[in-house]
Amino acid sequence: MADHSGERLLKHALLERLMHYYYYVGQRGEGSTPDTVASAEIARFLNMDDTLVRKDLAAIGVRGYPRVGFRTAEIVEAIRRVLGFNDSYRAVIIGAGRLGGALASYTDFTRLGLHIVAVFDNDPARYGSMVSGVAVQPMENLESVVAWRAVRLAILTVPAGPAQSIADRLVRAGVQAIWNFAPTALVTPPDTVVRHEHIAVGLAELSYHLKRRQNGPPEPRAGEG
Amino acid sequence: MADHSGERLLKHALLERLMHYYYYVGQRGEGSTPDTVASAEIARFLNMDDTLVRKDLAAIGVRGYPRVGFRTAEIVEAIRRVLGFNDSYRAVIIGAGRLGGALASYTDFTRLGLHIVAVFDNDPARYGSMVSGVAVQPMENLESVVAWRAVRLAILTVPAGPAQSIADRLVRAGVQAIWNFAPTALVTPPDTVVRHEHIAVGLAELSYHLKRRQNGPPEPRAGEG
DNA sequence: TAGATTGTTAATCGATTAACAATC
DNA sequence: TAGATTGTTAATCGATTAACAATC
Repeated sequence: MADHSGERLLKHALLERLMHYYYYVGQRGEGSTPDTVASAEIARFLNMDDTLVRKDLAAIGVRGYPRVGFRTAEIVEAIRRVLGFNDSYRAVIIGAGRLGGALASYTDFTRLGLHIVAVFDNDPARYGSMVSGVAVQPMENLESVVAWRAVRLAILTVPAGPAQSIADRLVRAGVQAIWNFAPTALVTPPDTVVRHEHIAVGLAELSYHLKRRQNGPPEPRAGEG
Repeated sequence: MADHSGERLLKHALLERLMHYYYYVGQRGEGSTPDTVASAEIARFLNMDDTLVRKDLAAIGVRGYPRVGFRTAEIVEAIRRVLGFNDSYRAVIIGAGRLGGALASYTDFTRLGLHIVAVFDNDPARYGSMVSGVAVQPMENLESVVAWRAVRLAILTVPAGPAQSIADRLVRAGVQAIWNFAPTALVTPPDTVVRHEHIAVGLAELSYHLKRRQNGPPEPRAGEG
């Protein structure tokens, strides 16, 4: 596969936009819609400028057709290639609580190349119980499973307290990336990719807007009372 | 409370940074650390420029003390005020599945001003079961609860299919903001605040970095094999 | 005081948008 | 062909950073 490895790192914001294109174009293609889409249509839906859509698609090697638009299949395939959805990764979940269970049963993961091969917990009452087709295992098995199954990603859904020490174990065991849902920052070596999913950040924005609405006449025109 | 309502809308990115300051400063204050903090310390932790920290704090009215730094209590209080954490909002959760349950029991919400007053589901088997101290109710009750308890925020943790029609009901019932965890876009009136929590976006970034690591010599220096 | 740290203006950088030529 | 849409360069805009004066 001629993947020119000299490509430079794509920016976070671009990756995020690509994901939005991916979902819009993918969902749109479900009916009997045309198999091409104009950059302006994507832009309208995502509330952005159409030039940026074209630039982004050009950046990942997708060429459009003047007068026609972009072939949806080419967009989808290019994004899958760039984001790595065509490759397959094994992952484990640490923490068989409600959030861990919810993530374990998120069916989209498989389509995105992610395969949950094990779920761990430190509560013996949970050992052996099935979470989305996988039996919950004790934490002692962590290192051996990571090594034997060449697990590259760990999804951390434990409380803040034990999160750091589990992260240390994961790194030592050879995990390359951690998706951290624990409400605490993790210290890891620079070559470990960590993404901290900070749920309260989303709430902050909603709270801010609710407050504005309550306090003043925030919008230019008053609207209904 | 002299809240000058002419303030202009703060940018999304700023709100996000404020939330990070809030967590860093709040957590830092737990021990017997000094009650002041330098912008450079915050910046170092968050891997950003200290000038930006000072700019951001100035933007929300926090003044530092030359040679001393910023008082942590002032930072925390200002962010709480700006983001609306000192006000109290009632919220409901639609969907008593694993994700709904996980969110219902997220204890930080209370400290951020959010109070879950009801959980709804369309599965009769779940009616009456307790989720974090609240009994699950049938969907029919949605409108009356929203109206009677003046609910302003709804947290949507249902499958993509019913999400839009539930959102329509919520808007008609008077909800002002929707926190959407359903994997689908929602169409709502412009004065309804919607935040779409797109879990797969996080995975996209991790997947991208895992792929890079696998394929090429991505980092400038090779490191250990 | 001297010096550490803030506050603010100016410079830089990067990202977005506008303009328009190229294309089928 | 005429015209719709892409592709790309140039202009604009905004956000970040650098520089340095102000302060206690």
